Amino acid sequence: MSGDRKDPLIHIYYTLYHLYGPQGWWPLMDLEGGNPTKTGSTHGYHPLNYDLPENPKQQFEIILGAILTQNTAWTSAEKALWNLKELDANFPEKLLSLDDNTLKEAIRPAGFLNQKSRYLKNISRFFLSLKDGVPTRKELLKVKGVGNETADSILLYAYKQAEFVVDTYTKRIFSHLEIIDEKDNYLKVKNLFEDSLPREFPLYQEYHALIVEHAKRYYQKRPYREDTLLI
DNA sequence: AACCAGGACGTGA
DNA sequence: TCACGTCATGGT
Repeated sequence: MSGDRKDPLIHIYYTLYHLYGPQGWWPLMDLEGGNPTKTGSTHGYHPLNYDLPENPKQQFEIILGAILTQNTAWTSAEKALWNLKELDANFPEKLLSLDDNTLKEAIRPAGFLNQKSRYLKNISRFFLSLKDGVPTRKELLKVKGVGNETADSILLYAYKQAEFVVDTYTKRIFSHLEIIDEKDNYLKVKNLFEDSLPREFPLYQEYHALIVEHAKRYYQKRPYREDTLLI
């Protein structure tokens, strides 16, 4: 890898991958034999299988999870997902048929139930309108409840599009490493990664998941350790 | 007992 | 464009 010295983003990727291995995102409820070493959920991961999701139902589950986990621990979002599954509302027609109160109670563990219940119905209608097509980023952003990160998460993990996902962990780690500035906006950071990395969706999937794993281990509480990774 | 979680939206500079 | 308040619950 001649680019390692030159490009810290690629080098950090290999460092994280060597540390934690393939992550198997996005977790899916119905998969057997998850990886219990994960800091978050204890199941649903599928390391080295980049064929998932394989059907619209799994795609839709990822989309629901992307909304539910907004500013919320994945373990909480997952409880909401299981509740929806118990209601057989893990597909868009049924979810849209739920009355608002039922939906809100189901997703209560994930918090922000008033707005997220609306967001889930919005994205459900959008999903149904798609038929078999892949949505554009711009289309996704028009759905109320889908911002930059959620749009990229949906494209990257539900539709296998090479869109780099930037979250608070990404900003926290890479500003701490002084590779970006804390004040850099979403698109600036996203473009930095995309300009530095090959546009390959498995790489983007792993990189974002590795960032989350690393941040959960070392970037939760301040002060962050100075010797936690590096470079 | 503050603080944080795999953010987004509305508002007013 | 950008900073700020708001939204809710659960874990540490």
